[in-house]
Amino acid sequence: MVVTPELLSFFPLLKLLPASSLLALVQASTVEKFARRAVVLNAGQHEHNVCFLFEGRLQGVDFTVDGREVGLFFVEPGDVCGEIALFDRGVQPEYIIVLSPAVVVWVPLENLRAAMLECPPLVSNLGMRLAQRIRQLTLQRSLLGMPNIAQRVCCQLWLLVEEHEKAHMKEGVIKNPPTHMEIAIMLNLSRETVTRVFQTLQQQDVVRRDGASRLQLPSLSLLKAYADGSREL
Amino acid sequence: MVVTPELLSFFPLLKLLPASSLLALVQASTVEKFARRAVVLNAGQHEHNVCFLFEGRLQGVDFTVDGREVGLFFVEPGDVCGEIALFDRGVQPEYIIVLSPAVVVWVPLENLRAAMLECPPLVSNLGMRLAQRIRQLTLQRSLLGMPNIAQRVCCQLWLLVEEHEKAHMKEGVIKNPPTHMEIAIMLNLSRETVTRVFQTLQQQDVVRRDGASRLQLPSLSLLKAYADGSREL
DNA sequence: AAAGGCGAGTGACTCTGGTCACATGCGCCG
DNA sequence: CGGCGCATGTGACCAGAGTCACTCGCCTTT
Repeated sequence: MVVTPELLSFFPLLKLLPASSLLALVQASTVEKFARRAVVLNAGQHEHNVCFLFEGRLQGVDFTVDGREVGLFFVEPGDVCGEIALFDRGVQPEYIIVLSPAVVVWVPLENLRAAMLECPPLVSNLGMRLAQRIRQLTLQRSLLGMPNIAQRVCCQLWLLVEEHEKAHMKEGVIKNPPTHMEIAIMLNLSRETVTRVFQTLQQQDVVRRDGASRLQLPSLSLLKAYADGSREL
Repeated sequence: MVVTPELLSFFPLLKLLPASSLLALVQASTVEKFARRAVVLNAGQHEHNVCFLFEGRLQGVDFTVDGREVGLFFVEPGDVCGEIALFDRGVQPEYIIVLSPAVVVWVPLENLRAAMLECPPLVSNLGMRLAQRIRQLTLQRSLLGMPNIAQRVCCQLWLLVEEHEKAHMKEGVIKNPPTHMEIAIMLNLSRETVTRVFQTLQQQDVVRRDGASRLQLPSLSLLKAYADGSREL
């Protein structure tokens, strides 16, 4: 696949750029495909490209000194990662790995940085992204403080529900739900513990499996009650 | 106390501003004193001021849904907090509370935002701050993944050592060390557990108390070994 | 069809870290 | 100087989560 202006315009962030800057980036950008489990960005490295996800699904993870995996966030098509270095040219804070086979567009860091400095809306948008990321990290951190395990899992599930579904509080659905293992590493739990919580939730009909790629949530209000602790498993 | 240009120039961030902008901010800014345990910024609120710490010590904390406290980071004199809203006018992500009696300079959010938009170096510096914050949050998160408790405490201590002291790896010192309770909430532990780890560390002469405001670390290399898991307690 | 990998489900055992309930020590302030 | 508040120190107890060692079912690959 070859990089075209249309391809770059797929990304909301790059749409903010004037046509001339966009064209300049097209020249320098490349496309790459990744298989499941591949490493897209390396923690601790000075990456020379910003990663735009076109297709597939990525995850930000970290590893503790003793080799244990720590889940941080998911990346969906249209999202960016590795953009932090645009601000401080620092090292990549976490690993980005592939959950489902991915197509990535690489835009060289320095080119994008140059374009950004001449495009205030882009700076502003990226600033908002970082701000959002900090909020998300803070929230995730507060999840880990919860002593009740089941509550932790329910909160995480609640976070995965689309905003507009939360509004009317009836049933919801999580597309491409994370595996038990993936939830476990995000919540500092063992995979078995997550499985056991899911078993209980299924008995209460709070969650229902619907093939591998969908998780039904028949009663959002019940899920919410477990999540905020007003009800216990 | 009254706000003067000299006072604002105490803060590295504001020193980047041209004199004219600084003068405009002086008019709008105020000073406030806070007692220990006071709440300076409220999570979830749209704060109308950015907080510059002149004196004392603050901490960013969050609370889980069940009321448990979660420690996030410390704020030292010269630092800023509540600056995230400059980028997206969003709500404050965490509470900022007072650890030791503090003097705070309030700069109205919108005034600073206006000044920032006309001063690229300030945008750049703030962007670097956010980036740094994300790195710090990610690192802190990875600490929580460690199954070995003592290691977690040692890593946290290691993070509190000054960079230049880490370099020669001899003895180090932590000024104004956090209390056991404060360490506990940062690491998702109980206060008693932290005390017990400290007891063991003191027996090994890895840490030594030196009054309330100093913590001696006679052997940084040993601390490092415990922190990276190459040695176990 | 066989084989292999992977996600999920389950039981038994272990043991760590939270909780509770104290004691101690220190500094501050009226 | 006495008393209070706060940080620290310590032991006993035990619930709850991790670990291990499986099985089962569903895919993709050979």
